[in-house]
Amino acid sequence: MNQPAHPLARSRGGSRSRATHSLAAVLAEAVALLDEHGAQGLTLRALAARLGGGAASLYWYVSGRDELLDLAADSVLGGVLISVADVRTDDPIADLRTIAVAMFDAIVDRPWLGAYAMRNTAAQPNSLRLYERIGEETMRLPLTARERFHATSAVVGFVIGTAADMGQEPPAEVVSGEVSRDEYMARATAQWRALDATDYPFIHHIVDEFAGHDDRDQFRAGLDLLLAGLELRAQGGRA
Amino acid sequence: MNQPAHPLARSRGGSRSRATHSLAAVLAEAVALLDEHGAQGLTLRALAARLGGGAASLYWYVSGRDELLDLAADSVLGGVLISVADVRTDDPIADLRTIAVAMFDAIVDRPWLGAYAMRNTAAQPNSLRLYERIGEETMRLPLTARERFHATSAVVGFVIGTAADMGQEPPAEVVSGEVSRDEYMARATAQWRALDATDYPFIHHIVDEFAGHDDRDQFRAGLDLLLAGLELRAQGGRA
DNA sequence: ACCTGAACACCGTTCAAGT
DNA sequence: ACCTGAACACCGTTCAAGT
Repeated sequence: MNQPAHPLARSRGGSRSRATHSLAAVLAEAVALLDEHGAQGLTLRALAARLGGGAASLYWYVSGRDELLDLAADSVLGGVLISVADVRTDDPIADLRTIAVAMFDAIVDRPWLGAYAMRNTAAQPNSLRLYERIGEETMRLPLTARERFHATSAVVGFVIGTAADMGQEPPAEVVSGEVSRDEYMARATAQWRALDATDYPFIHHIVDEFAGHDDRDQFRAGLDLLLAGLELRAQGGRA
Repeated sequence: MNQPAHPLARSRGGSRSRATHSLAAVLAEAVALLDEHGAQGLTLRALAARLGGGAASLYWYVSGRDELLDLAADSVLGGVLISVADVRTDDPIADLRTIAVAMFDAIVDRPWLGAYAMRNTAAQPNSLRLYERIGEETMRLPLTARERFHATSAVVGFVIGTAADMGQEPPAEVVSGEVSRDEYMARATAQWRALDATDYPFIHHIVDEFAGHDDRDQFRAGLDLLLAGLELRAQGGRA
């Protein structure tokens, strides 16, 4: 997020000098690697190779692979935080929706993120700030502290959970490129259609919706239910 | 779930004979190992040792570690399915709540489950049946097929996401037992209290709620918001 | 202060061979 | 049909040593 951060700074001598990194460079390269090859593609050796150094040097910046994933996830959420900095209408529910959608968009294309986003606020400063940011929106609603705590956690849980579920690290064949995403979906749909209609009435009832569905629409529909419930609660309604 | 399944069937000769398993025994032992030592504690060698055989023999039952996790997760969800078999009042919303709570309870004490539950219905028959089961409840509500599809996915996403988030594979110190769960929570709370109140008004607003909160209550509160939104929709309301 | 190379103690997976 | 032992190609992490 700052610092010049040019990895592989070779001195001009021609003789190969020591590589030099920075935390920001390490995280940027880690995110790139994660986006390209998924969580299991991020090995310390592969990352070090991209940075032009040895794997052991990474331990200067992070305590291990786990912290690396935590910080990589947090750096992405830092981007979300910036992107929603100016969101502030006079409708807190609408703002909650905007922020949640921004989070969803960041996570859904990064299957690896689901497992590491917002999981360790002590080590993830941007996650903490994002949680605070969402919570502040609830402070504009006439709720008790407890209700605000619950509402904020519910929104965060729904976003992370749904995005992680949808962006699921797909089966190995898809990752390796043997089978395209579309093909994979078509195959799943065919399998659903082949199920016995007496045993699986619901699956048959919605299989066409499933076949033509868009993850983003589906997420928004669920989010709208949650926010409708929250709004009702803020108006003093009970279910 | 069936089959005699006694691993380590030594012949009485005294000479060590070949081990013999069954898929059910493999999965039961895998779940036990996962519950005791988390996802990273499940190694094929450790599992084989518990079963009294070699790691290579596991490949007769599963295609690899990934499928093993998928099937272990699915076997737990099979238990949930059985436990909710008789749930059927005349209020579908109440039944949805009951089923969701049962799922939550099964997942929250098994941090490893979050990442594998319901992720691959093609390979997870019980997950598919549970999805069907939840969907059938929505068929008792006056909604369109699309709304039912969205509602079902929202409930599942919320349950899995929230449970995974809460039951998070905790930091290494906690797994290893160096730090107790209570101590860990107390530390996190203290960190929150130490934050600048001007920068983090929401955190300060809810820190007491956080300190005394119960995960199950928090889940139910969020679920109630979601279901309240769904009920409103079923009554023809819009947010 | 920051980086390296080599070593250590593991992994999942494969395979020819056994029973 | 089902299990084994040994090997292969990796891992994350540590550490003494370098600059």
